[in-house]
Amino acid sequence: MMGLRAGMTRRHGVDGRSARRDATRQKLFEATMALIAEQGFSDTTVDQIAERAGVAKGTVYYNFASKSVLFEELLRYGVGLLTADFTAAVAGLPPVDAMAALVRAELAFIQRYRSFAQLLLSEMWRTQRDWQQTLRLLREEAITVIAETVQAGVDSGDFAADLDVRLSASALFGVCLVVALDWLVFNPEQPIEQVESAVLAIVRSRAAVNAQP
Amino acid sequence: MMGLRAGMTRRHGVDGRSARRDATRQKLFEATMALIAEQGFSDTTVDQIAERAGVAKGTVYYNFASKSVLFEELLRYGVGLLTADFTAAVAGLPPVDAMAALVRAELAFIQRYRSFAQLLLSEMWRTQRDWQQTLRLLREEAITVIAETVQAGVDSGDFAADLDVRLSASALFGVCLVVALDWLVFNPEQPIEQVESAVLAIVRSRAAVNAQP
DNA sequence: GTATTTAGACCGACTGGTCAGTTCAAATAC
DNA sequence: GTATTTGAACTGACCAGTCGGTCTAAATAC
Repeated sequence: MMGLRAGMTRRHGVDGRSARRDATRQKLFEATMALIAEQGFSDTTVDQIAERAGVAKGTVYYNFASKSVLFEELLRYGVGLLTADFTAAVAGLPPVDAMAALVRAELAFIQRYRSFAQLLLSEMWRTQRDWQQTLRLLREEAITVIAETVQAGVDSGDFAADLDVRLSASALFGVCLVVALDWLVFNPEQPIEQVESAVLAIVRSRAAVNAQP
Repeated sequence: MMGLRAGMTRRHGVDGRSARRDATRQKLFEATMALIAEQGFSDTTVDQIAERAGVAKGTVYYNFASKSVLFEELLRYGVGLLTADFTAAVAGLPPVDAMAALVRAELAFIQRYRSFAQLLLSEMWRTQRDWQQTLRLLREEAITVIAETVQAGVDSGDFAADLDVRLSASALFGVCLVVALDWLVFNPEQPIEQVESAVLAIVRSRAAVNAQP
């Protein structure tokens, strides 16, 4: 089935996947993301996914072993995008600026991939799912980038030394998710700057207060 | 809790419900809450609900018109408890103390009814569900209590005048949900006081900073 | 007091429909 | 000429909702 060997020609990707196939997978990711955010995993049928992606049902199963494998790969894909954004955002910045950059990056990501953010929040604390383990690992991955920034701030003295780094990092991650979704779902007309500065105000004031012994 | 109504002269309550039936409904609420939090609405079967509640499937349909009606009434029931807690918590307190009381009340509620909190968060931003409208209204109800407290603080000069009351209220509501679930799911051994003070630190510092022009 | 009635409450086997997953021959890109 | 996509048919499991039947206890009759 996965017939191509790596390094055959330039047309094919490292996994032996053609650009054409990658495009199909991309379409399937987008469609799945949107549908699952709207309806949840179980209420989303493979027929719907195929239809929204503009692809035949057989194609879904040509590209993914099963519905839940499709979802698991989607999780990897989405969180991969997010951590890439995070890493790029903080590159070379001092802690305080990096913090603001992280918030900006997360809000921007959520605005761009709102469906994904929505499904992340829905599944985040769910237990007893087959992909639960995957999601937990991926979450760690994203939060680790934030935690490293917080840690750097603590080390440099910009943040309070007694700060619970892990708790702060995951709180920041979660707060952005909640506030951003609230904004997009209930107050879409509100400008992003307002939301951004609101979140930053919380983070900044906290850091400032904590930093002054 | 949804106790029996006072003033039962005959063997039946005012709307024709017996104590026996109320007990059954209560069991069904608890079972549904737990199962939906674990698995989500669609993956929870009526058979499972009946089994966990220790009743027959027919009983579910005797007490509720349908699965989604059961869920909708569960939402009302749960949010009712929450808003009651909120209202009781703030009664007679000045704004700053009321704020702390609200956080305490929300955390305590989530600890007690973790399953409900979990399902609230999962369904909060979901669109295209038949109970979507109900959930949105109930959410407003709970947040309004918070918003009134924030407003009182603004009026009394304890909080900054330019504070976005609605946004702050829903942010506070969401932040408690996220932080509390993170705590219960990922760090259950962490003491509640630590979580409580972390949330309060954010809120308090923010108010303090904003209150000093 | 005991028997009978009554209706609310509950039971659980059954039905009808839905959907994930499979398969494949034919068509179309590359 | 191979990789990929198509579309449709099929199946087997699963599940919401139904319905005739049973149970329970209060109320009334005897």
